[in-house]
Amino acid sequence: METSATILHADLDAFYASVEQLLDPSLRGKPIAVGGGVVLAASYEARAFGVRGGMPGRKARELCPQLIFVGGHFGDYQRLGDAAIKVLDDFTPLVERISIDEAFADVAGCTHLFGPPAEIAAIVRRRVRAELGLPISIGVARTKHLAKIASQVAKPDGLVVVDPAGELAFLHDLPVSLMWGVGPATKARLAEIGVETIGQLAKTHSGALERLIGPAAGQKLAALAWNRDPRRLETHRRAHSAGAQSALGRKPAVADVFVPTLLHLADRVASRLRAKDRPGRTVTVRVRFADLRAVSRSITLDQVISATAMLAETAEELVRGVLAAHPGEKVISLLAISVSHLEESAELQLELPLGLADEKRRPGSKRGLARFGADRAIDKIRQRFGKQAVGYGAVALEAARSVPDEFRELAEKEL
DNA sequence: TCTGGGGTCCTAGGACCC
DNA sequence: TCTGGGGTCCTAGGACCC
Repeated sequence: METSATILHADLDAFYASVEQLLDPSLRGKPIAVGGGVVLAASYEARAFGVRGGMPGRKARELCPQLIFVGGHFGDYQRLGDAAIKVLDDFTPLVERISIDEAFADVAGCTHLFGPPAEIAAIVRRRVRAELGLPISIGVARTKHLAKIASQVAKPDGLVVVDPAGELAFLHDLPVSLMWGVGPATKARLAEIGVETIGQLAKTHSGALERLIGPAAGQKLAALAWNRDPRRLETHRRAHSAGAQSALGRKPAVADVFVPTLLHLADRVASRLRAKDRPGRTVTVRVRFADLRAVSRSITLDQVISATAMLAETAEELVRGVLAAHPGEKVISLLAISVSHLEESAELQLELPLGLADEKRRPGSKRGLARFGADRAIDKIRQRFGKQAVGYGAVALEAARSVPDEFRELAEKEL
């Protein structure tokens, strides 16, 4: 077990909002929200009014009438997020990126070059501010969990170092909601038995805890409350599933609506799977009704798929099954497709067997291979001329109305 | 009068096998 | 006729994270 605090958790503050304030100085010091229908990020000035990410735009405006809605510089989000992570890369190769604006780094192996972890963290913060113009908070501790909590405590624009001798003293006064894995539901359950701080959680009988929130979560939280976090940094994480979804507002639950939408979603998912040679076996769809209740259906196939038409048809059958099981639901508000059980990255030869696999599912038909060829042709055109060069007709128009693809891509994980 | 979009992990029951 | 147990896979749903 390490005895010194060498793990950094670096987290850019109010990232999208900070980028917008960087690009347009007239926005600095003002309450701004990135997004429109939904708040994707709020500046600290806006948060002072109670505006939060994920909040409907209308509610945000009610809370803060002078709120300024901005956004859309997706390329800059990606560029600046990458640049911030690169600063960490200058110190150590042990960097685990969590999202566009957040990463862990273990500096145990480079303190002889750059000084103690706290000093490295201070340099990183100075460089990100000087070179990129962005505020970033950093937590330094002996474990990932504690480093992450420390960075949350450090916000905005701060640095918190947790000395190994003072870990539990630091941890136990904090609210349980700061812990990894405690969301609204768990927080409410813990409150039922009077547990509001991490210290109270640590002293809760393990049996009672496991009965309350389940064995896995109970054991995990108990361990974290005593700062026993066995997780190592994972520098090369790959996704285990790939999906796409689209909110529809309120649309009638008819084929004219769900068929073209599913084709568009299947196209997004399948082209990613093909690009990384990671076809998958399990297809899951989600249908959300007017009252926001969601139902899912999945099927695990004998063969992997990555062909757009095949995925679209499979999803269509699943959605028809959902609607048949809920004949009272006449309105849908969201459709989603996800593919899991992904194959490990395959060799080049996969190209032909993949087409043959399609053919195998539909004996006596040439559609499998023909469609496989069409997918490849579309992939190549997009590679050369951009994603918008070729699409699925009317569906492309419909897609333009929802969240821009550039924003979706910011959230995609490496397949 | 629009509640987004990308993921991970856990649970519980049933099917099936040994 | 009833009595037993363990493991794996699949499916549906829920909670959580960024």
